[in-house]
Amino acid sequence: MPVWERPEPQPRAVPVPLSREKIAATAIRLADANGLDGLSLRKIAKELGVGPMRLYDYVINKSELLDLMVDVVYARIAEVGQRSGWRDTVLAVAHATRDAALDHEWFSDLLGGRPHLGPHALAVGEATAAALSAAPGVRDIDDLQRAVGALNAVIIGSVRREVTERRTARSTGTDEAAFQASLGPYLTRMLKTGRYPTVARLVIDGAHLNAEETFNHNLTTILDGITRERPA
Amino acid sequence: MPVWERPEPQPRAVPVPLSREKIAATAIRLADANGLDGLSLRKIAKELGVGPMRLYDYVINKSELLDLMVDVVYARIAEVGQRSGWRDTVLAVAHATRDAALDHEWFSDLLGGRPHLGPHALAVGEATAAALSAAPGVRDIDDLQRAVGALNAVIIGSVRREVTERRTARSTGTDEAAFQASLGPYLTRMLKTGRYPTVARLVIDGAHLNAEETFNHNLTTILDGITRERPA
DNA sequence: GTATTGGTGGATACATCGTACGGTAGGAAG
DNA sequence: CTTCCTACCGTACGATGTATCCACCAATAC
Repeated sequence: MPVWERPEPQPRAVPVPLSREKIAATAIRLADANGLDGLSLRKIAKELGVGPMRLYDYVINKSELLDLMVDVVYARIAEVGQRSGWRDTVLAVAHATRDAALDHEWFSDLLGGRPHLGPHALAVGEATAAALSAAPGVRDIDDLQRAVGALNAVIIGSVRREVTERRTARSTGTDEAAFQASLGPYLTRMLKTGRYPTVARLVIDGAHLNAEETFNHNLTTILDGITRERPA
Repeated sequence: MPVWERPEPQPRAVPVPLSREKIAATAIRLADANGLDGLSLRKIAKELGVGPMRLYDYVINKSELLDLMVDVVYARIAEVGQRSGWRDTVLAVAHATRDAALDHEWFSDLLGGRPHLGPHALAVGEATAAALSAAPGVRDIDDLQRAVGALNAVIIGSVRREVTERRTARSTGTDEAAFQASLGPYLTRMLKTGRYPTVARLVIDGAHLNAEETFNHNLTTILDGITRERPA
């Protein structure tokens, strides 16, 4: 039953040599261009020069197609392989995840929203878990489980946050003037009520921190937390 | 233009005394029952005994309605108010967010997926930012911005993760037998390939950690990281 | 060689969604 | 009383995911 190992059906004659890989690839391309909302089975089929129902010979559901797409991205993430130290490996996987999410923003919409159990997702999970199990402060399985959970939470949260910020920045226009024109009036008025002084300081005086540095900061913060010994 | 302060339109005669609050309330009730996918403007309208188009007198978009719903939830989160110490305040807000997401699972689908700029969302942001600005190790605005970002990332990631786990647990059935029947075969076979030894140990030997404790663990981990001094 | 049958691929059809649009009724003004 | 304008409301449209049905083709039986 599970998604990633259903047998590849063989087209009788070869009118269009379709495959799950090909379908997933064009779906990813369309999702990159138009977002998840702009993705539809009919558009994918049209892009492939096929009727919409042909896709159901290769894919049970739209959600199964999404699982397929997600695992293709994980395949790219898994390519980073193993580094010398546990920390370098964890950092490499985390950055690969972030890079993938920035290249495929729809990926961040799916991050944490469904269990990632595809073979490549499992490979990524294996790589990070194996690396973390070698970290100091991770003594038994419970420690490892907590460490994996904490790390994944930070990755998911940070990436989602960054992608959302990028989207609003793009929609409002990246320059300051356009921002002030769209969200500015409401937000400015809201902040001038004096009810949100700290938020106001953050918005007005806060420098625009570099996104990658912020991601690194979050990563090192939990990794340091994981590393530090805790009382049993 | 922004969502949360459009004037409340006044129905000419009072055929059905509709209001944005009432619409948001029934939308939340339906989303709690059927999830975000099961939520449609037509169902909301039918629930209110009104034609679908009436809702557009009070709401521009479906996405604006979602913003409204989100801010209603934030109103409940904001109720926790201020505690004695900065850490207690942060923990209270975080737990209130988690509780709200567990009560309204659709909320976690929207967490981090769009900017939360409603008045109550801003109030929550103000509360946490003000508390964090009093934390040791947070010296200037950049520190505060980093701290807020890291904390929010952990909250978003942890909550999303927990809700997703709860959903799959519910869909596969909560007991071990049903789990083995649905995901078990595939996952067991996958893990027996030997390609994912660490993940296998986690799944097989790993105890089911208490969800709230895990959340607390993640929180204390970043809070400790934020608190600890870093080299300038 | 012909008829039949089984299976497969594609097109049509359906329920549902968000939302645009045009008619209509009812109150205000002359 | 008539006329106009505004504000409400139902209908309609395009798009979606997916079930169903139909026609065609290949292989087999006679």
